[in-house]
Amino acid sequence: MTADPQPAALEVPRIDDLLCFSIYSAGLAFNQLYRPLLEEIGLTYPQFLVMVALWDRDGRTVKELGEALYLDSSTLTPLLKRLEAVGLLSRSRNPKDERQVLLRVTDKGNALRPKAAAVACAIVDTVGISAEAAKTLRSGLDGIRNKIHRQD
Amino acid sequence: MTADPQPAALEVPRIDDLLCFSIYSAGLAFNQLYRPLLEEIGLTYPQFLVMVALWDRDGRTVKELGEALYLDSSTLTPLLKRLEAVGLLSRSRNPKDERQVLLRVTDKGNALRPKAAAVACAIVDTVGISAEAAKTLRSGLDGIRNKIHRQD
DNA sequence: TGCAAACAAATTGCACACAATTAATTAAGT
DNA sequence: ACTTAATTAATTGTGTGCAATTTGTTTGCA
Repeated sequence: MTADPQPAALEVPRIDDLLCFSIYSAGLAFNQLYRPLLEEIGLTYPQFLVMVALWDRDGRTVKELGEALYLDSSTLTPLLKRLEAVGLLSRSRNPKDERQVLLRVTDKGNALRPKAAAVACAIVDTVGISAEAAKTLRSGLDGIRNKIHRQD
Repeated sequence: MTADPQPAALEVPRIDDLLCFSIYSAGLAFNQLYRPLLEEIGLTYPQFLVMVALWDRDGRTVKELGEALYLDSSTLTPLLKRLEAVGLLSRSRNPKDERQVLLRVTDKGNALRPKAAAVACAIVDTVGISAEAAKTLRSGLDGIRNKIHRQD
């Protein structure tokens, strides 16, 4: 119960003991799992996340979308231009405030929605985790993410 | 207790209900948290992970490193060349099997180790999660990652 | 009103990730 | 031995992420 007279030299943990690596490699794995399924409906994984966010709430600005996804315009602008180029959404300046760009899902974009739902469903099946376990994981991860972001 | 006569139309979940998004955004957050700290010792976040893996076991091949990090040579080769260019590691063909490239941490690379340990320590402090909670999260995430990879 | 500060997107430059392919080496089968 | 298959890195091309900067618009305040 006494303090170390000679504190152990500061050591780097092993890679498998780093929580950040578990998150990093699980993220890569999800990307790899989604990729072939999303390819069939013409989306990348980040594009899928953008569409999911817009299906939930249409007509957002780039800034609002970025706040939902934790991405900024330098990432979103080119991605959104690609989605516009394939006709899944429209980008137009807000007449009320020309600084903003409003994002609207097109009919073609909405037509993709059930197919995206099927992909999400297939992912859940493959990962094979219970709803409770997923919720527990999510709340732990969201807590970490929020703590990091609150500290700038 | 009867099956839905008209099953609900397949719907896309909200973005915040997707486990994959919690993992995705937590991964981005860690990257953003590490970036300024690692910048001071001249590393990116993936480069840090590579060095951590090599500090644990030196003299690995590119393939072995890739198996540890779940990355392939098309990602690792340019990254390793950058680390070699700044003198943190050496890349040399294995004389016993010229197909392989052996990775060895240089003295300069080993000199970085305590500084990297300090960064890892600072991250743990900022995230402020207990060792138990971190272990629980890790095992859940590693389980998902391993399940995905076992299914190709 | 006029003008600096604030704000929203877009642009630029760099570093991952990854599929697909290529190049070089080794292993294996006849 | 010789040819083919398998293995390991490297290369190519596309799409993110992000810091730093730029462009265009709006707000605030003297």
